[in-house]
Amino acid sequence: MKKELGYNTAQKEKLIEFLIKNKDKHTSAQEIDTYLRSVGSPVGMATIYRQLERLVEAGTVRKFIIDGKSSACFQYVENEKECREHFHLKCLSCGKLIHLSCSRLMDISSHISQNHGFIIDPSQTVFYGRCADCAVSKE
Amino acid sequence: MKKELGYNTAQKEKLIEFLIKNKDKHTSAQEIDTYLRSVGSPVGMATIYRQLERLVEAGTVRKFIIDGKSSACFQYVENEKECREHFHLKCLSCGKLIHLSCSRLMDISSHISQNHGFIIDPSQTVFYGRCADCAVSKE
DNA sequence: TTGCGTGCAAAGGTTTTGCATGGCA
DNA sequence: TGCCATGCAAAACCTTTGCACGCAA
Repeated sequence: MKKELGYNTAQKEKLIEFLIKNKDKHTSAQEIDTYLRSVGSPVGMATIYRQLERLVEAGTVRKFIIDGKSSACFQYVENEKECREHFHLKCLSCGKLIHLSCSRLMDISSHISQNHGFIIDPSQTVFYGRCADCAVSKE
Repeated sequence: MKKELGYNTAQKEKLIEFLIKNKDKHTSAQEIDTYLRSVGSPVGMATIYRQLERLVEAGTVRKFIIDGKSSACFQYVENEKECREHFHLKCLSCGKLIHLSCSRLMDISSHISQNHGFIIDPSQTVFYGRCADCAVSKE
């Protein structure tokens, strides 16, 4: 766990515990609710959203909005600092999050910065598409 | 205009007219509604969504889901192929959305595809960062 | 005339907000 | 004790759907 903000409550603890356990995939507020309910520690949706909101703001959790999904997805971020130095690819099929450190991407970054005057923030940018596995099994 | 599907109705005509006029930017269903209403040719939201849906399906219009936006954005596609190579930059400070067609960006796509086995979907991908104006005034 | 397209209203689902209560520090 | 966090319910949003009517072809 990282930055400790606010109070430590049982609800918050359970929520973060779940997010960490599922850090390899994204989950919706609904799924979180279902899980917490299933383990006998139900947390109100309002609280779930409020906690997620602050976690996202703190950089502890990442929020994804994906076409085809009616709801947002959340995913725990292990090492925030490290994640500032590379880009992310997110598979729209399986939800896998790939961390990609590639010099070519950094080149593009500086190219856009120099030729288009736009400074890309890698920590906020996500490339959406299909990973190798899902590209094969097509859709 | 391209593929002609279904009936030609006044509503459909107005809607497409607006989309074409604003092909350089994204618009939400809400904005379309507001515009049509302002010019005295109101079209029900249901119809707007239904028309957009089929236009998207026909490839005439592109749908974008952007993080931070709760609603979808739509944009008329002049040349479908061209738009495959068209990425978006969104300024985190002022919210400006920049449409960038740059050969260097095409390169990234193919590079990532070839070397990392990941197929990027430009219609879902948005680069976040700071535009020239905001980078200067360093928010 | 035949159905497709439209509008209205209602339904659906997700996320946010107001307010009183309860718990952390 | 003083706030902050939670829960519940209601509200706010965005989008979809059902149904009857009107218009395009």
